[in-house]
Order: sequence, then structure tokens, then C-alpha cells
Amino acid sequence: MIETRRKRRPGTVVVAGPRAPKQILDPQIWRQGRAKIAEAALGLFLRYGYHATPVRAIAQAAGISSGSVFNYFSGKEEILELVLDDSQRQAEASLDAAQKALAVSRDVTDPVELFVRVYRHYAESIDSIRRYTLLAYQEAKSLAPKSRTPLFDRERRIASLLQAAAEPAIRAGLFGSDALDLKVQSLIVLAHAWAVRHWAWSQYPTIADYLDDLQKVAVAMMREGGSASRDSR
Amino acid sequence: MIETRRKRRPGTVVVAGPRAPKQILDPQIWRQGRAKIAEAALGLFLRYGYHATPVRAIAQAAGISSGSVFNYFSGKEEILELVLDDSQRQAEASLDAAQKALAVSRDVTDPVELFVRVYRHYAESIDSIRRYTLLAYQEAKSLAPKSRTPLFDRERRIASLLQAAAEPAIRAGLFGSDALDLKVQSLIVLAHAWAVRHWAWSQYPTIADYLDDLQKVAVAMMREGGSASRDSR
Amino acid sequence: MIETRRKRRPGTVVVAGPRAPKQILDPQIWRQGRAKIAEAALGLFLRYGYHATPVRAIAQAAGISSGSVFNYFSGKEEILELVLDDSQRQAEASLDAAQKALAVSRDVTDPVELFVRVYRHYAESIDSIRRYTLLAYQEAKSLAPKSRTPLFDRERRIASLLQAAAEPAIRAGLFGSDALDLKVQSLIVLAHAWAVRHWAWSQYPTIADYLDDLQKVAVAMMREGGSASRDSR
Amino acid sequence: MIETRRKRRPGTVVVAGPRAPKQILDPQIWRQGRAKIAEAALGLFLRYGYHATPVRAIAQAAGISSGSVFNYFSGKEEILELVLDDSQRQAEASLDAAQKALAVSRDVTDPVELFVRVYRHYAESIDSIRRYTLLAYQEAKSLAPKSRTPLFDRERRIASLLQAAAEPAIRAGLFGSDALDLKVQSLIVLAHAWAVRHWAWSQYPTIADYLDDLQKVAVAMMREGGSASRDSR
DNA sequence: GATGAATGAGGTTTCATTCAT
DNA sequence: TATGAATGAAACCTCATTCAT
Repeated sequence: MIETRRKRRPGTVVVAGPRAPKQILDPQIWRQGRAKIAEAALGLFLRYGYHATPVRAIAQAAGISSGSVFNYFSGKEEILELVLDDSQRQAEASLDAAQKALAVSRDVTDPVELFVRVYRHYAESIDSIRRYTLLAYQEAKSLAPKSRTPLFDRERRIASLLQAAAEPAIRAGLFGSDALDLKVQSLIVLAHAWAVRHWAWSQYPTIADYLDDLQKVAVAMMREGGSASRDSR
Repeated sequence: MIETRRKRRPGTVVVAGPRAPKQILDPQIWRQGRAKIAEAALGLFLRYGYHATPVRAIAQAAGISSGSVFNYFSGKEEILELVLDDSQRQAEASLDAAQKALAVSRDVTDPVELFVRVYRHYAESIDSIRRYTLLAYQEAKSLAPKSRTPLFDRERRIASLLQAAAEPAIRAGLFGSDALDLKVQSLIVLAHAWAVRHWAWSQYPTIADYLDDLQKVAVAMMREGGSASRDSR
Repeated sequence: MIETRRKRRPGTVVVAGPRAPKQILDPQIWRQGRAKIAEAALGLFLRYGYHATPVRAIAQAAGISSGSVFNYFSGKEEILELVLDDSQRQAEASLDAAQKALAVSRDVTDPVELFVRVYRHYAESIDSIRRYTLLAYQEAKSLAPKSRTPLFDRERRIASLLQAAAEPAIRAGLFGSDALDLKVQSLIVLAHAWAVRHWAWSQYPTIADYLDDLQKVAVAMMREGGSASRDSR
Repeated sequence: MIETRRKRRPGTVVVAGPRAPKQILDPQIWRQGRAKIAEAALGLFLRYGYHATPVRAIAQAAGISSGSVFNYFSGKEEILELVLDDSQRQAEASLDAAQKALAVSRDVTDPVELFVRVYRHYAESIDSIRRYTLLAYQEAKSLAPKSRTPLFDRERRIASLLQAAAEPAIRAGLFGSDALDLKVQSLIVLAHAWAVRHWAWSQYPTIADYLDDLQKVAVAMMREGGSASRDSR
């Protein structure tokens, strides 16, 4: 059977001793170092895949020694963890900010328009981290379950944010209230698809072009089951 | 004739040598062996990922020796190739059959209903190869371009089949004709999502439950831009 | 920059991936390590042959881990390459130096004597790298053509050096000018034979003893076809 | 250390049991089978080397199954043994026959001419088994010492035959009697060189061309130390 | 006597990780 | 804190050999 990845300490006798807590002490150096390494790792992970990228290549790309990587990360997997976590956090924050900004804004009065704006904003943020998204689809399973769960949780929070953005339109009867979760998840998936199945959207030069078409579809989806009149936008 | 082998050397030179001829001569044994190994590999690939699964583990799961694996496959990657190719081929064939059967059937006269049936059939076939689909999303990049391209091509053929199934409804003005490609690709992605993001659909016990909701959304999507009256279902 | 690796796949496709950068950066450590490993490898190659010698055995003989070998050589074949190339280079340099030294020397006026001295010097240098010479005969074919050609080229340069050493005697009519290339190649072969067929020369305890007899034969060979009087030395 | 090639019986528990004496019983079938296999092996050994040639490739080239090879040979090494032994035996027999034929012949009265004829005959027989000769130089060390010794012994017998062929000329004072063994061994080496260092004799299209030049050199060598008048042939 | 599928030891090579400097 | 040489487990893959048929 496949062993569940137990870390070994080559060259040392297998005696349980106090593991040297080698860590960077200065928090700022630590953070900057991690960011620099993650940055370098991302490009390589995307190009060659997580498993095909040696730590030494990451170190070289980051301009440090391979040994130093382990001063900032406990292992290779933690780099992947940070990369995925950071990018997802960024998507969430971006979506959150957009929703809050629009919620207090007086510019947008049409609740459908409001939802569309929020969704477009979300999709654009996915586009900006397109490469991370693809990486997440491919390599999330390389993470230990413990590191994977938070990613799922945040994904659910993102769905909630989108649901909240749909609330006004639902209350106005413009969007159906049935299967809301399914609809929102579907929209998320379609935003991801721009990143994950990019080869399938070759007719769209940019995310904006893609969204121009997609938003009609999205609105049609959301309207489904609504009680209000169905004039197209 | 003895095939010439090209052996990788660190530099750039290629050395030719004799290669031992194929070991398995009986085509039936060969086919059965490949199937058995691929079956065993699938479970492990899904659980641990392609790279994290040693050939030895595959051999053990298949109940043979690790050396024997290479009597049936020229390398580890060929196993992944077979697994992905076979399952996708199955999905295509299933969809093709469904569409042809419905096209000649007199039972279904409503073109929208016809499309829905074809799509459901497709989604159900995705469900039946759910694990392969997930694997394709995760590991397609592990394939050499040469093996990857046919997968994309077949995916496009599948999209064409779905488009063909939508034709009657489009001609009847029930479905919009704009952005048809986007719509169909989106539906494919949503069928895949059942497999790929299964954790997100925990509220749906079975694919049928998922589809009961999804088909409404799907129809709404397809109708978008159509000229016919927009009363719901 | 990360070098791209070409990984051999069973089919014909080549996959590029990142390659871990060289591990040893200090040139001196690198050189010393290579020398140590090559030294260890030579004994084993001679005793068991190149193919029958596992890298692990080389590593153990060199007192390092097997993985470390690949920090110094890009592959097993490169070890053989270094061993053969170095030793041949040494023979060439030694012969070159001897010829130059004698050319300017006033000690030796007899052109036959000059040639004999140069040849003896060459044969003695072959003796000092006797084991490499044997190895070259046995394993040169294990090298890729790219690595083999330089060996042949240098061998031809060595022949040229010997021809140059014979020039004075030829001009003096003491050596024949016909078939000079054959004669010189033959003398080279006979010097090699001391290393390669050592079992056949059991009557000669040292190279000097061998050469004492051989040089008479060599001079007779070289004189053949000459115009000068044919009294023996 | 490198283990001294102990044969293993894979798939069987390591219990010393009676080794099945699986052999071909009919001596003629046995001989023919061995010859056919050796014939097939030779081409491959020469082209790719002994170690790089899989038994299955030999079997295929011989038109039998890989398992059958082991009905005729106890192992791969025995094939090499037969190939080398056979060819050397052939060279010896050819030389022996030539010498005997010339000894009783009245055609050749000049003892130098007689020696030249015998030597040419030997060299030509080396040419006819040129590929075996090269193989012997490269792979003799792959044999167990027990199989190697007979090869050396026969090589010495061949030298004796050549010495015998030189006897008349020596008795006539035409050839020197000193260092006879060295001279003869040298001539053997030079005959081998045609096979082993063929790249060095590119100026000679055939062995006959090579010998036309070489025989002058050879005679000069042999004459060396002789008392008779030294007119060139 | 022939077959060929199965075997598994052992080959080369990679690379995450450690630790003395 | 940074370095980078050393490590050795483990990866993929080959192939001589066996033995049930």
C-alpha cells in the first residue's frame, strides 16, 4: 500500500529526539521570505506541475539556497498550501469588497444589475488569479486533508457572498428563490471554467468578452423560477 | 525485426540499442491484463494522485508483480492515458447513442424535452465515470501533449453532439441561437462539476436529484435569447 | 534559468520539465569529487566491466552515497567518459612534452635514437595508464558516438606526433618513407598491447624489459624501405 | 561490493531443491539449436554489445521463444562463451591447416615466403571472423575466469603455430632467433588490430591491401637479428 | 521439446530534506 | 540567518530466468 507520507530525516538514526525548531524569528523577514518563495514557486508549479518542480528549482528562482527554503517552510507541501490559500483568500477579499462597495453605493439601483456587477467582479478576480485557480483544481488533492478543508470552507463562504448579492433581486422577485445554492455554485464553476478549461473558450480573447456572453446566461439562470416579468435586459 | 530503443543520456546524444520484443503475444491476455491494471490504477490515482502512486502499488492492487505491469504498458503514463481515454470514449459513445435513439424516436415530440433528455443522458454517463472525470481534471496535464490533444478533440466532438441535440429547439425558436457554443460548454462544465466538485453538491444524494434542479437552470440558459414566448416550463 | 529536461517517454513524445540546478557549486570540490569517483570507478570497471559495475558499488568504493555520485556526474556514462578522456589526454601530453624536449635537446644527435626515445617515452606513459588503456579497448563502444569520436581524434593526433618524431630519420634516409602511417599505428598498437594483452607478455617483468626487445623490432620496422645502409644498429 | 554473480531463481522460495536438469537430449538437435542461437546472438552482440542485448532479442532473431534459449544454454553467458570459443577455434584450425598444407607443399621453397604465406593466411582468417575478434577484445572479461582461460591457452597455441612456421627461416638464418615470442605475438596483435582498430586503417579497403603493406613490415621485424644478407624481398 | 507469461532483483537516477559550517 | 554538499529512500523500468501448459 502507499504509505501516508511520513517525513524522514535522512542520515540520522531513527531516534525520536527534540526536533530542532529551526524557524525564522523575525516575523517580517519570515513573511517576506515566504512570499518571495511562493511567488517563485507559483510560476514553476503552473508550468511544470507541483510534483515535477524540484525544491531546488524554486530556491533558484527565488534567488536563495535550497536549504533556506526549509527555513521558511516546513516542507514542499506547505509552499503549495500557501500559494493556494493566498490566492483564494485574495478572491474572497476582492469579492467581499466589491459587494460591500456596491451595497452602500447609490449608483446601482437595479438589483439585477447589482448582482451582475458583483459576479463580474468575482469572475474578473478569478481571471486575475487564473493560474492559481487552475493549480487548485489540479493539485488540491496533493494537500493533506487538514490543509484542504479550509479551502473548501472558504469556497463556501464565497458562495454565500454571491448569494447575499442575489438577495435584493430575489426579494424583488426578479430572481427565482429556488435552488439558489445550485445556481450560485454553477456560476462559480463557470467562472472557474474560464481558468480551468481555457482551451474551450478560445473564441473569447479576454475575460470581458467571455463575461459579456456569460452574463446573459447567468441572468437567465438566476431569473429562472422568479415571479417578475421576464423582459430580457 | 528488433525495434531500436532510444536511451536517454544526460547530454544530448541518443544511443540506439536492441529492445526486447513485446512479452505478451496473446491479444486477449493483453487486453484483459491492461484492463485489470487500469482498473487498479484508477482507484489509486484518484486517492493519491498520479504522481504519488508508485507502480508497485498499482501492481499490488492488481495482484501482479511490478515487472508485469510493464509487459502490458510501455510506461506508467500509458496507464493514465488508457484510463482517461477509455472513459472519455465511453461518455462520447453513450451520448452519441442517446442522441441517435431519441432522434428517431417518436416518443418525444417537444424539442426542449428532447434536448433535456439528451443532456440528462450525458450527465448520467458522466456520473457513471465520475471518478475518471475527476482524474481528467487533475491529471490531464501529466500527459504528453500528444496524448492530451485527442482528449480535447473528443471533448469538442461531445460539445458538437450536444449542439446538434439543441438544433430542433433552436429552429423552433425555443432556444436562443446566440452564444450556443458557450451555453453548451457551460452545460458540459456543469455536468463535470458533479464529479469534480462533488463536495459542493452535498445536498443532492444522487445525480438524478442534482439534474432535477439543474435541468431547469439548463433550460433557462438555453432559452435565453430565444424568440418564443417565455412562460416557464 | 532553469534548464529544461527532456524526459524519455515510451512513445516518441518528449516532455520538458524543470531540472534541479547543479548541486555542487564550488569548482574545487567538484573537481576533487569527480577525481575521487573516477578513481574508484576505474578499479571496478577494470575488474568487473563497465556494465557489470553498479553505481552503488562506485559510490561505496569512493566512500560516498550513491546519490552523491550524481552530484558530480550527470550519469554513469560520464564517469567512463572522464576516465577514458583524462587518461588519453595524459598520454598525449606526455608524448608531446617528450618530443618537444628532445627536439630542442642537443644530447641526442642520432635521429634513430631520437625516435626511439620518443617512442619509449610514449610506451612508458601507456604503461603508467595501463589500466585505462585496457578499459578503453573494452568499453569505448559503451560511449555514445559523440564521446567516442574525440578519443579517436586524439589517437590520430598521437600518431601524428610519432610521425613527426620519425621525420628526421626519414629525411636522413634511415627510415623508410613508405607506409609510414601503418608503421606508426603498428607501433602504437604494440605499445597498447603491453596493457591490453598483458597476459601474453609474462616473460617481461617491466615495461622497460619489454621495450628493450620491442625497440629493436620497432627500429627494424621503421628502417624497412629506407635507403641507407642496412647494418643493424 | 559487487556480488559474484549468483544465479537466482525468481519466483521460487530459496530452498535448495534438485535443479531440474532440463536439457535437450538429442545431441544433434542440441548442437543445431546452439549454433542457430549463437549465430543470431553474434550479430546482436556486435551491434549492441553483450550486455545491451536482451536474451529475448536473441530468441527472436533465432526464431524461437525466449524460454527455449535456456533449453540450449544454461544462461546468457554461455552463449557468449560459445560464440567466442567457436570463432577462435576456427582461426586456430585454419592456421593449422594452412601450415600443414604449406609444410608438405613443394611449391614454396623460400622459407620467408612460406612464413609470409602462413601469416597472411592467419590474418585473413582473422578478417573472416573480424567481428568475433572485436567481440573477444571487448567482452572476454564478461566471461567467468574458468571460461576465459581456455581462450588464452588457445591463443598461445596459435602463437606456437606461427613460431613453427618461422622455424625454417630461422634455421636458414633469414629470421633472427631472438625475441621470437615477442615478434610472433606482435604479428598476432597486428592481425587483430585490423579487426579491433579498424577505424585506424581507413586507408586500406581490404585486408589484402592492408597485408600488402603489413607483410613488408612483418618481414623486416622477423629478419631483425638474423645473420643472412639483408636484401629486401 | 517448445512456449511465453510471470517474476522480482537490481539497475540508474531524482530529489526532499538535513546539518555542519 | 544562509548556505550547499551530502544523504538515502524510493521512483521507474529492464531483463535473465522459471515453469505451468
